[in-house]
Amino acid sequence: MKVTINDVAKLAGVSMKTVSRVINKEPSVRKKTFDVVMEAVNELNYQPNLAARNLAGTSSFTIGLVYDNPNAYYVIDMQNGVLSRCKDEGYELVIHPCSYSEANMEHDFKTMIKRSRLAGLVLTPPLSEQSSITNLLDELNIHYVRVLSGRPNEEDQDTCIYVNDFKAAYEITTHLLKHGHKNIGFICGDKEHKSTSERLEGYKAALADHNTQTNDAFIYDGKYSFESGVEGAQALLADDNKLAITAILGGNDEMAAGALFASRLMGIKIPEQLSITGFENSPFSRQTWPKLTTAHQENDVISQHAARLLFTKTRGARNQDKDIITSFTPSIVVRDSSGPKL
Amino acid sequence: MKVTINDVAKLAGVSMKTVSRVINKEPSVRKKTFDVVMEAVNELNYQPNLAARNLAGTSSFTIGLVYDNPNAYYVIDMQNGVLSRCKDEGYELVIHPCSYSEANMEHDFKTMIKRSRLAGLVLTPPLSEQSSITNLLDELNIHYVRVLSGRPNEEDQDTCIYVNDFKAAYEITTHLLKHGHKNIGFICGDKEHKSTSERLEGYKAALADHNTQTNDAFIYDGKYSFESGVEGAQALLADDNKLAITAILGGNDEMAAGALFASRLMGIKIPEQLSITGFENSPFSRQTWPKLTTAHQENDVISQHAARLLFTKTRGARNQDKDIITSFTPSIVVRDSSGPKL
DNA sequence: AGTTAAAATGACAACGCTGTCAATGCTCTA
DNA sequence: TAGAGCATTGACAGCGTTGTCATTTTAACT
Repeated sequence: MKVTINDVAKLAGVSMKTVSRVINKEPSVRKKTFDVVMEAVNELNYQPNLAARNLAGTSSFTIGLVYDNPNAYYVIDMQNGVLSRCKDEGYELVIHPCSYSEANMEHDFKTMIKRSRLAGLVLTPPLSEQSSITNLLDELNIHYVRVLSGRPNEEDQDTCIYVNDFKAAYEITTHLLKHGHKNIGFICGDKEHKSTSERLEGYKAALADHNTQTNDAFIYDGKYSFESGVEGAQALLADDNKLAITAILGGNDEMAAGALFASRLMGIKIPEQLSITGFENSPFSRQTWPKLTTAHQENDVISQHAARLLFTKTRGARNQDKDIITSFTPSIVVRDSSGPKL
Repeated sequence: MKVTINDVAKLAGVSMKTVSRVINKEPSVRKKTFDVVMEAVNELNYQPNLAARNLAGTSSFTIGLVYDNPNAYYVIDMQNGVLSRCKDEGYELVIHPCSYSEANMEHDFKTMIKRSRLAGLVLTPPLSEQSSITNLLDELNIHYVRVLSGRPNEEDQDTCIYVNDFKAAYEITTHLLKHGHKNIGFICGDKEHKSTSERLEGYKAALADHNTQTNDAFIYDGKYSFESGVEGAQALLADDNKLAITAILGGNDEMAAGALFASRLMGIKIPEQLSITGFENSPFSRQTWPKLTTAHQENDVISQHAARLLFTKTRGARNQDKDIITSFTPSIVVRDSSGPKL
């Protein structure tokens, strides 16, 4: 029933160690030997035992995914991407949700790492932005790859995957400007998130490049939540507000949906009286009425590349993977919540 | 740096094996010895190595979570529940998303099981309803716990966690009936899902108990998707339809949101002209306008109990867990999308 | 106190693989 | 064709636990 490396070795007529070399794709194995072994592997349908590999080897076949993000769609996408690579490469994935506020996070972290010696970690925002965490990992000498909001070509080229929120926000703002909107509101996400400042700067840069004044009264500090989107729109559109805003950029889809909700309460017609845009293209940007114009982030692809980048590090120089993309720019998806200024 | 069972043994002045007994909570260890060992464990902050335990032991410390469900909120909740128990009990979780249509699912499954000898599996709907899967697992002699839509006290009392959708649908329908609605539409989910028939039967039972006629024309076959909710509402409310429907039960929140969307397109006011209810209480039932009346399923708690049930099986008789709840009934949450018939 | 059974503990192999290092096979040169 | 030198392969120990079984300690009796 249970097939071990020994069974394969016997069938192939080689030593255990040679089989090990084959399944680990080590160089110095003669082509012919390789084929013989692979044939035996297939015939017996052999699957190397992960626990044994983790125990015996110097580097393990387990990586971790760490997140602190209330957005289920985001987490699932990231997870699926990493998972699919793990499956392909024979790795195991340990999921570690945590909240940064947890006082015992560091301890938690160490425990996880001790329990299953990890080959590395994929860090997603906002945790990936926390230097206390990366310091801790550096100290523990653990490989990691960070998915970050930001523009490429900064420091750690080979430890980071960048999502160019700046550019995406620039483009979505430009989209609005081209439709004749001048007074464009912006509902920010959490101040602590890098994506918030990147998106805000992209918005400001677009305004500047189109000779449009930035007005601080157009900017509302939200929290990436539906409720803060509601409040943001109410604040920006308040009666006694002479701002004459004709478009609102939501920092993410959830806040844009909140803004939509608030507009409805105020009897404002979308997109005739007000254009609203989101960010992220999560499923519910298609489930609002009207459907949201937004910026599409391909999170599953992003996280796949993050996993690949991590694997190249843990495997050292043997089997390099050269086609890794380390910079992504969300692309604009125009739907029904935005339109020309009337 | 790395603390092993030997270090603990040395510090505590006992043998390796005794430490093993203590961390596995085996009986026959003297109280005094137990304390001494635990002290050493704490002092050294010892964490047993999972790979070694999995390799050496007859039963492993890894369980799997299998799902085939496009609903991110559901999956995350289930996952978090299982994860939190795993953390408490020192288990590791392997996530296995799959789609039932995948031809090679069986092979996939076997591969996963070979790679990391699993102590057991938590199956979530709709996979948990597939007898081909449970048969496969029985064959492979793998423990599993199923989360199922259904009424308690059926067969496998100790392998299943039931979610009483029947009762919840009965109650939500009753809620509508008490508000004077007679012509109540129902948008079903996927026919293949057990939850669909359970909810439908609950709806029918409530109607019957309130002397209200069931009309097949009130029932629309949807797909648990937003789009099918849109189509369902359009069909049920079509102009040439003399049904005079004043309320619609969505089979889940997503379809209810779709129905809401369709109503808006048709210029129907909610809840004045039409009451709409959902099912599941996912976050976006709070993010529609108006907010959805729905049935709240505590998925994280449900999955925690599923994990606990699984652990009692894998651990055999030693450390039984007696407070496991195996039957849950979603509770009605009344919000703004439902109201009295005018 | 002496015997016996039961409870508590320990010694050691084994789990399935990888790392190390030694042994063998092969190619190329002179 | 011998020898050097590199490419390929193999023998064996060891990773950190748990299972088995032997041994010691304790408790419970005469």
